[in-house]
Order: sequence, then C-alpha cells, then structure tokens
Amino acid sequence: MLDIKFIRENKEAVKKNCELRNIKCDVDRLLELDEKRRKFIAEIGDLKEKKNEINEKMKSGDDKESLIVEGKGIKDNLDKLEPEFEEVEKEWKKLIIRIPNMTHSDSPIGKDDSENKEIERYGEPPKFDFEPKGHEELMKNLDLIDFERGAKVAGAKFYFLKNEAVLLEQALINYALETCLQEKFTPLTTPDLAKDKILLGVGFNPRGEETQIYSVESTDLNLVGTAEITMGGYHMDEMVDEEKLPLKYIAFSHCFRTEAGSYGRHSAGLYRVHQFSKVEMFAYTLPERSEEMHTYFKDLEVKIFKGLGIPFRVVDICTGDLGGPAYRKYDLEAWMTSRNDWGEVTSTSDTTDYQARRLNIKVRLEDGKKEFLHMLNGTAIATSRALIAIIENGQQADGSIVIPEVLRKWMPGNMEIIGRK
RNA sequence: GGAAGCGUGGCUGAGUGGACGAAAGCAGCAGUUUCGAAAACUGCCGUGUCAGCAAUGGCACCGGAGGUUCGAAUCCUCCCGCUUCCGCCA
Repeated sequence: MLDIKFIRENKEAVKKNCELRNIKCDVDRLLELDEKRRKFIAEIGDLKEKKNEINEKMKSGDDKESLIVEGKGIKDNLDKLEPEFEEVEKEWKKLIIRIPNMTHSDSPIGKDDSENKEIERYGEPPKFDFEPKGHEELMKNLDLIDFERGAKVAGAKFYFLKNEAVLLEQALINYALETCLQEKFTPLTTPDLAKDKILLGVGFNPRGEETQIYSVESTDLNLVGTAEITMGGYHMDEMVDEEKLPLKYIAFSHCFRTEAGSYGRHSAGLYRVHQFSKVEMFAYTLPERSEEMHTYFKDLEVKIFKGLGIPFRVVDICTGDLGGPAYRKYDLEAWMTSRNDWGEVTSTSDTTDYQARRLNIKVRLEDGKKEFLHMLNGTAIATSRALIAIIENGQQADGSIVIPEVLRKWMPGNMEIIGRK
C-alpha cells in the first residue's frame, strides 16, 4: 500500500506508474473518495467533541435532564453519519489497496515479460550430440516421478517424486540452506497455512476471482503460495530496533498454487504444478539499505545456481510484469531444453515499505524516530524448477543424469549420476 | 475437546463506570556533571488520523468485533491469542 498523502501529492506520477505497470486503478475516484472521507472524519470528529463536552458537564451534575436529551440527539446524528462514512471508507480501502508500489527508475519499461531485460548471463544453452529429452520423459524413464498416481490422489498437476528424485530434492534444500547459513541467515520452517489478513498484508488477494491461492473452506486460512507470506507476517504489528536490522531469514515451506488460467503450452511436466517445495530468503532492512540487500539477494541466487553448474541468466523485470508490491524485481532464468528457452527458477523483489505499511512493521531508529522498514524476498531454491534445470542440462545420451557436484554429499554413496549401473 | 485464569504504551506493570491516553519502573532522547565515560540529578518521551506553513488543536485507540450507557480500559455477547490443569494424540 502506498501512503495516501503521497498519492494526494503525486497524483500524476501515481497514475503514470499504474499505467506503466499495466494495472488498472481509478486514482481519480480514490482521491474523490478521499475528500469525502476527510469531510466525514471532520464532521464526526466535531460531533464527538460536543459529545465529550456534554460528558464533561455531566460530572458536575447541573441540569442533567437537558444534557441527556442533547447527548441523545448527538448520538442519533452519529448513528446516521457513521454508516455512510463506513461505506466511503470501505470503497476507499478497496481502491487504495490496488495501487501498486512505485517503480525503481532503472526498471525497464515494457508491457509484459517479453520486455524484461537480460542483465547477466552465466553459461550458454548446452549443445547435445544427441537428441535431448525433456525432464518429464527423462524422469519417467528413470522412475523418478509419477504424475498419473499424483492425479489419481490429488488431481492434475500433482505428482509423486520417487527414488533418487526425492533425495535430489532434499539435497537441493540442504544445499540452499547451507549456502544461506554461511551468510548468517536465521533458518525457519514456517506454517504452510496463513490467515487472510496476512495474505492481504503481503499483497496477495485470497478468495478473489483468478486467485492463485487455495483457501480452506469455512476458515480464514489459506495454503501459502510462498514462505514470503509467512515470513512477511512474522513481524506484523511489531516495532524493531534499528540495531537489530537487517533481519535475514531463510525458510523452508511447501508452496501451493491454483495456477488458475495458466494451463498453457509451457505447463508440461514439473514447470507449473500445484505444489512444490521452496527455500526462501527474506529480509527486513532500513529503508536506505534495501537496494543494497536486493543486489545481495540477487548475487546469492547467482552463487547458488552457478554452484549447480546450470546455464542461466538474470533478468531485470519490466514495469508491466512487476505485480503489485515490488519496487524492483530480478528473476533468474535457467536454460530448459523442454522449453527450448530460459525458464524462471528464482525471483527476488524489493517491496520497499509497501508491505510494511500494510503489515504495520516499523523500525525504531537510534534517535528515537520511527518509520516503516523495508522488506525483501528472494528464492534460494524452488525445488521443482531447479530439478527441471538439473535434469535437462545434466542428461546424457543414455538417458542418465549427472548430479551437480555440490549436491553429491547429500546423496547416498556420493552418487554422481542417476540411472547408470 | 473440557475447566480455570489472563491479554493495558518499545518492555515490565497499576488501574473494575465519569478524576485515565492511562500510575510506577525499565529502556530511549536532551541536558547538568566529567578530559571522556559510568553513576547521580533535571527535563522530555505512545500510536494513528484529520485540520494547519507552523505552533497547536480535534478525534480514535487498553487483543479484535459488536452491545449496554448521557458516559466504557472497567459491565455484557461473540471471536482471536496466551498460560495452567484434565482428556486425546504424532
């Protein structure tokens, strides 16, 4: 959420920003409601002031009868005004919550992901001297995955990992955790469910049309789409001392996504599934330090994927592809033979104070002043997509798969290759 | 799941219908003292929102939502959370 004062004072810039981000917001209507809202606040405030004056006089006890009559009159007035005010306030909230974060001046301008800008590249798409296969076929041949039974038990786009794939997933989790622990992150495992309130604060919209979130019926709980949600909620309504910042967390969680409206061409295999596991980085920083932290997250992701020996690139997400909370976002995209293209494997966002304002998380500075702090998130490893990249890039002519060296210490017998006797 | 108790500012903790936005202590900030620091002493010190250039003023906020009342931190209802005991269970 943006500060309403900021919106008032920067109306045109906010409108322009919505346009660039390809998000439809009625800024004019919001400001119109804002004026109404302030009028109500003034009017109701005046009435309550009178009410309080009457209460004050009641203490001394003169002429109570007429004071009570007067007081009741004010109450009737308030009873009429307050519902009207609430209606305005409700619509006002609905609109302001939709206004996206402002955008870093270096973010590329563009309408969708085709205009994201490659800023770094590590390795090149591999050239095979045989016809490479996609991960789905490779995994089925090696009995590493079972989509059919996944569908039988939980529906399409669910799966069982099997045999070495299970171990490989755990190895990836361990690898990501280990790398971040060396960087002094505090490890967490988080709830896999969270309340509506938390989702909204972090910037997700549960229970709306086209939501990506599974909600649990007759509760206010949702399956988390990412541990960003639970880690953002972790410090909700808290005040953090400056000396404690930055807070860096690394969390394991399962992630659940409905993938509504995205059953497309690129949804084959593990690329778009309803459930996967993820190790996620999260940070709370001083406002002036978030940009630095964002670069650090990006560089850590680079380090993790370099370690896996997979060709990948870093893209700077363009305005139209940014989503609501992000001020700036970088994705890592690994080469995937099944797509014959780069495919997103990680994402890191600087949300500045956008989430902190909604979640009410502040820093108390050394001079005693308070302000909203900044919040950032970044994928260390999303296991499903990392598996795709490892399997497709590590495939051999005989259909076996070479395991990245950094993962072998977690595989039984320091296994180097899957599928070769 | 059953029973009891509790939820007050950054923290600890008083407050059971009008004196309370809230005692006291801690922490924090400014100052006196000091070569500097510590200690001591003095002063300041909750958040949000609305109006205002500002000084300042109004309103709201004592876990959340409703209600009773002229008036609620205080009484009532529901919800959430925590603690203890019992039950159950991985």
